[in-house]
Amino acid sequence: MTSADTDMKMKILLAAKKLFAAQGFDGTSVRQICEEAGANVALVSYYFGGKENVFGEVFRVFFPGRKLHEFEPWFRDPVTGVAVIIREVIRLRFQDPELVNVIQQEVFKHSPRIETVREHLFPVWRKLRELLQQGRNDGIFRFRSLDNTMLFVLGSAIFHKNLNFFQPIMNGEQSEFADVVRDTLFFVFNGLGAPEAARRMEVVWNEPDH
Amino acid sequence: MTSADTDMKMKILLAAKKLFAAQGFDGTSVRQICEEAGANVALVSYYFGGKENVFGEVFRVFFPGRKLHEFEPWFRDPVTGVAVIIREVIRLRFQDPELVNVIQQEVFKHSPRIETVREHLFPVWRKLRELLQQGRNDGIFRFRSLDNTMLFVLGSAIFHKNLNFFQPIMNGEQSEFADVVRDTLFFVFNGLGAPEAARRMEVVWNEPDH
DNA sequence: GTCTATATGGGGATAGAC
DNA sequence: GTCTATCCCCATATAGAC
Repeated sequence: MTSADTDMKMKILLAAKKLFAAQGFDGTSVRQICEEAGANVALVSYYFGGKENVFGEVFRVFFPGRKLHEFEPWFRDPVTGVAVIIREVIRLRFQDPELVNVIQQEVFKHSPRIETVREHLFPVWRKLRELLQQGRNDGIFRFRSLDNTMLFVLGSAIFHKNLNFFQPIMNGEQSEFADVVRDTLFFVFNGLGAPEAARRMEVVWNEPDH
Repeated sequence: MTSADTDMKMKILLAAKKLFAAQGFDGTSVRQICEEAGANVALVSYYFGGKENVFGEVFRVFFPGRKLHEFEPWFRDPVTGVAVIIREVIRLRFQDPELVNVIQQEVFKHSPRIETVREHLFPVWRKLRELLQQGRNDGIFRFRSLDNTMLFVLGSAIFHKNLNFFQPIMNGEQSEFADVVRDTLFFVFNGLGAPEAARRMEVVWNEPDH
């Protein structure tokens, strides 16, 4: 793998991610991607073997998935575990809002790409589900439906205000990463009927990183 | 407007809504829509003057927008107001999950359709924003960022488990409309730091309709 | 590894017959 | 109001020159 090879491949992937985020997979043409990347049209086939494979490769390269097991120690406690997952989701939102946009669009469609997205997201959602259930068993969280509650937590964590759509209705108040994490944890833990956990978070997350 | 006219127009709109929901606007061809509707390809141009206009018409016909002012009396109280908006969003999710899917997909894109979607949704979001702010001023809700909090509420209300995507990770436990409303109000009002309101909801929404 | 040229198909839209 | 036939464009993908 030469440097030029990697460079051009990467440029195409970055261009694809950007355009998929803005226009969707079907709304983006290979020609557009290559123009954005400064590459020749034929290179998509040469490097990836087609547009569909570019999509998969975008996830393989940019989705920070392997990290999940690294957080295993934090998952012993439901409150800490849920907090870590939420924080990491928000981190991704800040680090790569485009990728989050791509995910969001595919989640609502019945497309062949859905499996690629599932492979990357399900380990995280499954863990979140586990933690919620465990927290309920432990008497820390209070809710009726596990399914619904998972969606609430998910929905609270994943909507981001970088969204072009909401611009005209927003204040424009700029939120730092740490602020958003704190706001989200406050909302979610209170939502889960665990106000003590919500209060605890205000202190815990004043550390620099995890 | 003859009966045949209306019939075929409606069939096309229903087919378009269904397919836009499943495959997105760009992923759906006029030919597909017409096949699904049992109509001839030329009829899309004849009735609507093009695919883009079909999209706009889907919203004009199916989005239950005019009702907003009917709820004005309930908007005097922030808690009741927020509850009503959430309930109506969930009602739409149950009555027309396809339309909600179409909305979701467009929200994340930069498309010319975005304006159509905004026109229909913004009055509701603006009202929600107002109510949250008022509730905070009244000392009922507790949160730092209005922008973020609006997204939390929105995110909690709008994700639905009919989503094909989440099927494999869900229990399959069937939730009734009233159950989902109750669960959501519980989560959201607790999230807003108003546990008394959350408790109040458990009683209030045992009425049949509003 | 990169380019041009081209093959092949499907897209949206419409003219004009019925 | 509905259909067939067709136009023209743009999509993806690749063969083959460099």
